[in-house]
Amino acid sequence: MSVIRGARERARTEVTAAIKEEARRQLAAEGAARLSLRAVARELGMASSALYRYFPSRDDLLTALIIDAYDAVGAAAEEALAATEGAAPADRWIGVCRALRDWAVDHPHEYGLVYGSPVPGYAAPQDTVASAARGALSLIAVVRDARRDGVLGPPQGRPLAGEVRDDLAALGSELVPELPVPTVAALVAAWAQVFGLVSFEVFGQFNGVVGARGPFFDQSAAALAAQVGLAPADGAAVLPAK
Amino acid sequence: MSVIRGARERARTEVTAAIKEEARRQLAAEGAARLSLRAVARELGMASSALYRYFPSRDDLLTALIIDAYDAVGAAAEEALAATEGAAPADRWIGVCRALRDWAVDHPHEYGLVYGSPVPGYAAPQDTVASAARGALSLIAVVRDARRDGVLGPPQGRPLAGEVRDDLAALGSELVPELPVPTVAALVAAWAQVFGLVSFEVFGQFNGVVGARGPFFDQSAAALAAQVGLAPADGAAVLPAK
DNA sequence: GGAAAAGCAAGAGCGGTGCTCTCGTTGTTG
DNA sequence: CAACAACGAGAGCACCGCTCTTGCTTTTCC
Repeated sequence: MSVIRGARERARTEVTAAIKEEARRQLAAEGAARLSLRAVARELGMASSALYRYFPSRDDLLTALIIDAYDAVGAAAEEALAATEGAAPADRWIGVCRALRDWAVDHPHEYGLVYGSPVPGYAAPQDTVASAARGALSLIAVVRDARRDGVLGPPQGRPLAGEVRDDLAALGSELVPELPVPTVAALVAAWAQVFGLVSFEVFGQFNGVVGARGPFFDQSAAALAAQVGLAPADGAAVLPAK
Repeated sequence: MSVIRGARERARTEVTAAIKEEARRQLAAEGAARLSLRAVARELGMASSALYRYFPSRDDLLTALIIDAYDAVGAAAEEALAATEGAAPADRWIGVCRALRDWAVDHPHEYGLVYGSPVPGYAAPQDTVASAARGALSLIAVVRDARRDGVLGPPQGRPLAGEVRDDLAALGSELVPELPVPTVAALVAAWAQVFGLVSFEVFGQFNGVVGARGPFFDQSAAALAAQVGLAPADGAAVLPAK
């Protein structure tokens, strides 16, 4: 499977990687809108037409970058998840949120590619979904571990309306059957809300509004943790910075 | 000021409006990335070069559309604000959130233009800010009215960290001095979180995850209302749909 | 009123883009 | 070794944003 058979196959994977690397460089520098196939080919010293042997269209290149970005942000979240193993659930939640946010701040254009407005004609539905789920799964894991350890409280908020309850019961039963339905609802909402906070920061909506972005994000993430039923550690007065 | 003086001036405003109208049509149909000056000019039966008399560049046209979109979403929010005058604060909050969300669902590409990844080279900083604030101001107004009527409770969440407190105290004192600082903090966070929910729905992140989007949004908006200190109406068991 | 000035539309053109097609070349395989 | 498939490069198409020049019309000023 992973054995590289001939020189041709080896070259192909190398060139493909080089193209993605250069494209990611341009994406980070100029944004998705300014990413140009010809410029990538030029930088790599090859004819632009040759590039189509590797990616059939610009959108396919972008899709590859989208998948990579999803994987990168997912990996950052998973790393934070592993690093906080054994810590208080609320702190783990904040840690994973922090990892998502820090990655987004460090890679604004790649973040915009995946969590901003979808650039191509609503392309790439299926290929990306597995990678896209990784970030969310880390948040879920925090809650699931808390439940396993018996430290998961009830989520805040009013009782669920019937339609919402049925809908999320179906989702929960196939994804996290051990979690109560209201927790699933709060979790999905918190998931979206975390990225609302991140997007506003990365996309500049907080310009001139919020100055201390990092502490503010931690504060909000802590509130979201409480909302899904992760009680804050009673000892600590305030969550430790950084 | 608003008197149209000559035929020339009148023609100019009409042509400008026609350009924006056609551009908005293409934006809604194809998205910002596919919006083409030449196509707009073609559709209007004029030379593409003539269009530059009205908008010095494509980015300027986009900026104009951005301002219009901000105004449209702001108007929708203000309308909901006015329509719920006198209702319970939590219901007003939900109503305004609903208006924002409904507008976004109805105008996904325009929504993406303003709340998605910033398309041009981070352009349009100052011109847009007044229009951009309108949506947020409606949310603020709900809370301010609740405070005025003495029905504003304390926000949920832990005490604010010092840095966040100082930061938002400065913001609050110049914007809504009558609100307590923790309320301002919760409000700003809720503001971003509302758009997180909307963005996930509009940008397709909820595909295959949440089915009953409308009720789910209402449920989440209600939780956010509680978070900023707007107690739900005790009488109603569940918020009335639509 | 008539001349000067300013605004406007249209065309040609420049450099850039995504993408296709063709044509030699080269590595792979029966 | 020969047939074949993959590959790189070049030319070219249609489109793009944008500029410049050329005439024409409206406004402005003496």
